[in-house]
Amino acid sequence: MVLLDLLGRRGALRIIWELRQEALTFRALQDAAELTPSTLNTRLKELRDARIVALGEGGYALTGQGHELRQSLASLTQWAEVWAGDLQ
Amino acid sequence: MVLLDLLGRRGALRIIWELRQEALTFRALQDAAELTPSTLNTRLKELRDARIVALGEGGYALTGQGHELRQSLASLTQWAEVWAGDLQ
DNA sequence: TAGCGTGCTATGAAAATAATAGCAACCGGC
DNA sequence: GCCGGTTGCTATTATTTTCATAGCACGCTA
Repeated sequence: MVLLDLLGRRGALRIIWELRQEALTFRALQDAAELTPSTLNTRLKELRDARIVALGEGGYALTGQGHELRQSLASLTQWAEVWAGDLQ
Repeated sequence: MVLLDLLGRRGALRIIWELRQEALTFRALQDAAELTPSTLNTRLKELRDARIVALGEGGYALTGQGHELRQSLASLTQWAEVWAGDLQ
């Protein structure tokens, strides 16, 4: 599972999550995902190589594939809400 | 997204993935997830606190919630196969 | 009692990440 | 022209995480 290794790096899932609605600039994404610029940059390189994220006009955004991935995560985040509640 | 932070640590997603079918002993899980014992142990502590994984008779296994989470990941891994093919 | 498998800890080295400052390029206004 | 602001991003040092490896304590079973 190559994807699980890619997403199992600090911030990767979070970045995709933060880009779910709109494109964000490097700095905005850094604030949103709570990452240091160097970490964010290496993570972005990996996600760009994987064709999940791309740098466009308004900043960084999910690609077509990225949005598909994000939708695959929808049921997970939905589950997460129930889970977080149950955990107290 | 607390869950995304939890799953965004090295090996967390992989552990859940490896436990999808059957319970695994500490050592078997270590081999499967390609983790060092200390890392595996800290990750297991986190996942046990989160009630996603539990230590039972046959070794470590997903809890009820853990299986729900794993099912939420199903569409993701399904997507991952297409994605891995497209990436060449 | 001697071996084997279990979960797990300890130690030192290597790698990843954090925290922070700052560079170079671009832009709009003046 | 040039000043201030924003952009993506790099550099540097300290801290944290992870790796690699050895080994301990316990419960079996023969």
